[in-house]
Amino acid sequence: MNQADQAALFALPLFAHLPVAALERLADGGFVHSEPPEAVLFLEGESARFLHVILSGRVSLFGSIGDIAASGGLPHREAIVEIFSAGDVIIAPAVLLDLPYLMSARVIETARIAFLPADAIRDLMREHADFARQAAMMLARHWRLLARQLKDQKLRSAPQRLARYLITLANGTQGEGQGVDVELTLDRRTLASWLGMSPENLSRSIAQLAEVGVHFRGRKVSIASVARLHAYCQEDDLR
Amino acid sequence: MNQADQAALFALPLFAHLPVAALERLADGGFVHSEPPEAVLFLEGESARFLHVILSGRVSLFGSIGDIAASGGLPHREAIVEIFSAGDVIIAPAVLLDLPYLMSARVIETARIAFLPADAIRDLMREHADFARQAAMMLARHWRLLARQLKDQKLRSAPQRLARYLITLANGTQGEGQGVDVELTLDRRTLASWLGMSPENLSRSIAQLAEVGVHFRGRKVSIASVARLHAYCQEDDLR
DNA sequence: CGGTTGTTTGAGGACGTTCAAGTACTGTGG
DNA sequence: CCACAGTACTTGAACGTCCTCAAACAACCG
Repeated sequence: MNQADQAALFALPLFAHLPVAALERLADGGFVHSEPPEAVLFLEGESARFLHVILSGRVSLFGSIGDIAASGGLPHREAIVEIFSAGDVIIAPAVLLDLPYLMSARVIETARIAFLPADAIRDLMREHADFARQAAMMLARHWRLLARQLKDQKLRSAPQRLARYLITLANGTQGEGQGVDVELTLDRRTLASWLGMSPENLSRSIAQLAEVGVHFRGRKVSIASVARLHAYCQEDDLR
Repeated sequence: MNQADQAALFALPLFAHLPVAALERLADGGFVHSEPPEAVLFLEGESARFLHVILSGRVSLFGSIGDIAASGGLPHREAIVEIFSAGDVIIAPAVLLDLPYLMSARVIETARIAFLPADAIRDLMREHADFARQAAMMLARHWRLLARQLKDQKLRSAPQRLARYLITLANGTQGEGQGVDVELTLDRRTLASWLGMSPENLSRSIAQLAEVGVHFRGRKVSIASVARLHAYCQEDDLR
């Protein structure tokens, strides 16, 4: 593990307050690897051998149904459950609980990833209170990500879910009450899967949002009024 | 807070290893209250003033859309996201992060609930390493609950989701490879909402499952073969 | 330029919801 | 014990949403 990678890794809140000795041990046990798009980090059902930390790039977490490997039979389908990027840790729960992964992970944008041995992480939990605290905070944040998504999934329509996604994008921008321009960072297939709809239906949802003043030109999206979007999807405005 | 309540509360893994002094302080600051069905513990958007611990009974976590209070306008809808019962802690994330609730909570079966002040809990996180560890483990388990549900929601049909629910019920029973009888502990409305479908559609899903050897008589369900259910919903068998 | 891939559009169908009516189950008071 | 009301659940029909399949475009790359 080189200097730059170590520095990036240990600057994360999760590791920031650990004593140097612990960090060195972690760096020795782990390694960093660059992974191209489509690379699969692990498949659901596998046991969690590493904690994966994304130093750059993006990784999708997806569930699948049917036969994962080719072969014949059932019509393999998959759905993206979450997308993580630089600074995020992928599926700490499986590592902490020492249980098999519930989902698979695939790189969607060339990623530099730190592989930290699972047992070293569990040791850290035991030995360093601050690590445990940071882990709890991180898990709490991740829980909220899923909770919000589940709520959307259960009670909002496809165009409304798209609108919600745009709102979160717009929140990142310097918000003025009125119009905002944002840029999609995902291709449509991926976005559709994440939002829980087919690519075709995403297209139609995009068309639909023209009615509330949202216009797509390639990856650029111009939102006439974020407030209007809020109203459209009955947004509760909770971060 | 009486003796019995304290004993039950502090027997939970989350509190089990705390020093007596800390427990006493917690007991002093908090209180226990019995809540009837339909009682609302909190609404989404409110700030998290207490950590709620269920000593008995059951509580549903639900998201809502439209106008919560009556008034006119949009057609208020809600969906149950998770159901917690004795021994569970409700929405630790909002408490730990000191952020508003993303969802509301409502008692579905008369519940005895401990209200522990949020700031006392955050103090515990800071001061007691073991509490932080246990909290992290609990959050990890809760994350997996939501992750599994989200996956189901995105890629399984209504009858398949019902089948998955029956499988988890059957897991609780002494499993033999073959037939199992389980008992529903929820009324259909509630179950339907949790599974993300209308009550009518739950009825039809129930009818559908007869084809794979599942028969409902009131709250009793007889499952001819759990293996058959697994195959039906393309279950991956991950706990 | 042709091939490849990604996105859009259209038609048809499956799944799920809604609304309305019917049936079963519960408890209550006569 | 039965009639009754009230509730919960089921059933049916119509509708809407979303998916699938197929084809048409568009954009990109050799």
